Amino acid sequence: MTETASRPTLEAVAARAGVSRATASRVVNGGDGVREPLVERVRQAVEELGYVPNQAARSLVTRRHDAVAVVIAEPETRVFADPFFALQLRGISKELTAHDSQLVLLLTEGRDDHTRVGRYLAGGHVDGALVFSLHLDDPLPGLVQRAGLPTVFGGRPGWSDGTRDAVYVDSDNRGGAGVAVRHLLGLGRTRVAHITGALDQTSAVDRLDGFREAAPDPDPRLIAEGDFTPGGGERAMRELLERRPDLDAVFAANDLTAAGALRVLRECGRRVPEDVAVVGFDDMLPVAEQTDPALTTVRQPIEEMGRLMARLLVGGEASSVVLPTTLVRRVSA
Amino acid sequence: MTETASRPTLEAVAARAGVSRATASRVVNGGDGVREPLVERVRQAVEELGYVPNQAARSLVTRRHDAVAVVIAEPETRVFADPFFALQLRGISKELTAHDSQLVLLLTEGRDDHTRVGRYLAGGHVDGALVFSLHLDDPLPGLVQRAGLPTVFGGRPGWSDGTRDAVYVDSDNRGGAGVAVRHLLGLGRTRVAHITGALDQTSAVDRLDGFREAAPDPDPRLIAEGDFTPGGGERAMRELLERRPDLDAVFAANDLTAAGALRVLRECGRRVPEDVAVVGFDDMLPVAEQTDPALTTVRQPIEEMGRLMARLLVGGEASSVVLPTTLVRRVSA
DNA sequence: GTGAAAGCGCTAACAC
DNA sequence: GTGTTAGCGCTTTCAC
Repeated sequence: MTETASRPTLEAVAARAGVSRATASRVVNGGDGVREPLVERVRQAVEELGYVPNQAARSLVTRRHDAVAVVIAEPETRVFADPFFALQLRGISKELTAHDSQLVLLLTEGRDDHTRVGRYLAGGHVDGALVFSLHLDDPLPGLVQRAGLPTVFGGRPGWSDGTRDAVYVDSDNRGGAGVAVRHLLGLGRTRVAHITGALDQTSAVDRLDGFREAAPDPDPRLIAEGDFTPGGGERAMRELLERRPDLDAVFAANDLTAAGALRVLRECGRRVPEDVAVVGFDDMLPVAEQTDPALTTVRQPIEEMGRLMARLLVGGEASSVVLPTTLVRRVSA
Repeated sequence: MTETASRPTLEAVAARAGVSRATASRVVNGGDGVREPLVERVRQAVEELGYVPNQAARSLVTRRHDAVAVVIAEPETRVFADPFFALQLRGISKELTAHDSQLVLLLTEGRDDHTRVGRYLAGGHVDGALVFSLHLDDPLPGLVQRAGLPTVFGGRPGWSDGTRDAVYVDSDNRGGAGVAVRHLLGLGRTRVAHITGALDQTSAVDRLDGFREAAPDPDPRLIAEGDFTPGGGERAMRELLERRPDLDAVFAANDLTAAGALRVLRECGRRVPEDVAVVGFDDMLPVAEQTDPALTTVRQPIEEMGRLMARLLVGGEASSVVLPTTLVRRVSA
């Protein structure tokens, strides 16, 4: 990378305005307690020189960075394919912007990335971290803890290193799954199947637990493992149809999974919801409304969760939050 | 945000190892020219104290940051809905990782964000910037130029501020469009329509130019404006069918647009490719292979473009690159 | 090879 | 109110 042209310092601004560095600094930082004419002269000097404060120097003394890291423990492909992240990020982004804080997105793809990300977090670039989509045994919680960074997790972290008194924002996955199953029961279905999410994530495990608790038929053949993607939903649906061709309802761990399941059901000539009723989880509009038929799903307030995470972080809150879910009825069940 | 626990300094490491700060610094930075026993002692002290260098202090003197900003001038929603960004980011990410540089993603949603992002870029957090998805009149090029940051653009920037001798990586949009149209002509089609991308982006304009140059029928009613999204593709396709019901081929500005167009064609009972042949642009596998029928499209090497951008930036190259495109035949044309 | 010392650009006491 | 001064934690000459 070619050398960055050396930029004017506060010293230069002060000289040009005929004041001390301290006064120049005061003006740059709001100008309280500086007399108007001086403020004006400094402002002008800043303008003329195109001065921008050097953040490294500033952070060195203030220990603040006005930046928050969002760490997503997924390969880019999944992050960008799943509107879930988009929505959550949008919530975070809005809240941080309101606090004049910069969002810095860090993606970790492989093991090597962890040390790099760890270095970045510990290196004093950000004031805190929002960590998402943890998998079991993820080294990330340990990393941020060692970095000594205030952290809020998106979703209840598993009991890996350093998450004992972690602050997190989650939705009521277990309860939501129960609502979904009971809705299907209320429709008169008795052979309710479940396609799980990636079972190395607590959200998937919690939904599975909620399903088991409410399901009428404990036959393990009614449970197939998915991975929160449409492809995983397709595979799992095929498995289920093979193992229990008599199933009359499916609760999918998320909307993307449900979309995949719907495709397979149609392909196999099963009518939805007449033959098989389907319920998803998330209520991601771009997905749930576009499926054919439109998806009945358990809504979790995704954007709100993101916003809340950011608020807890910048507010220095110390307690986790679990948000309620609601059933959104459309056509599929 | 709660106060970050104060972390050990190089001073502490030096004291514990019984050496000077200078020697400790040398070891931390590779250890050249320090005798083995000392290296070992310092390494151990680092380990025991859990020392991590303070990047702000380091940058202050070295003026390096080992971080590169990726700026995307789109609202999060689009960024995350479009696999195009995902692929490009993956290429960038791989290349930067190889150079031990951290990727910092900055999203700009509204006008206000521009000043915040500008401050971040000018504030000395990163060694360079990769800027994407520029719109005409975008203030971003001006911002990065004023920030004095080495920059590589993704896609040819429009002639707004400060892009005169910009370095960019683009694919041969114009040529690719020509190939698409000539392929359709080769299939015997004579009434070829075009759904454009967002015309405030050069990629869309260039593809439109390529289309015009090669199209057999210059009727303006055969051109409808889209916006690179499936929804835009649907709207444009409806328009086209209404204006020129006799059309027998469509060249869509990207695969997402083509997907929307295909949906409308099916809905209107036109068979693809028998009645209407369709060609897309991008060759994004998750889209092109999933459409029904599978999409014939102009392939651009998206991930490779990302990788190349990163390489040009860290390598300090001064010249732009335009990559060739190729036609990928599937079923739709 | 190793240490002492200067200084990166800035803020925050503390004097005046 | 404004200026003077002392660092923030680090790298990097420059002596030794």
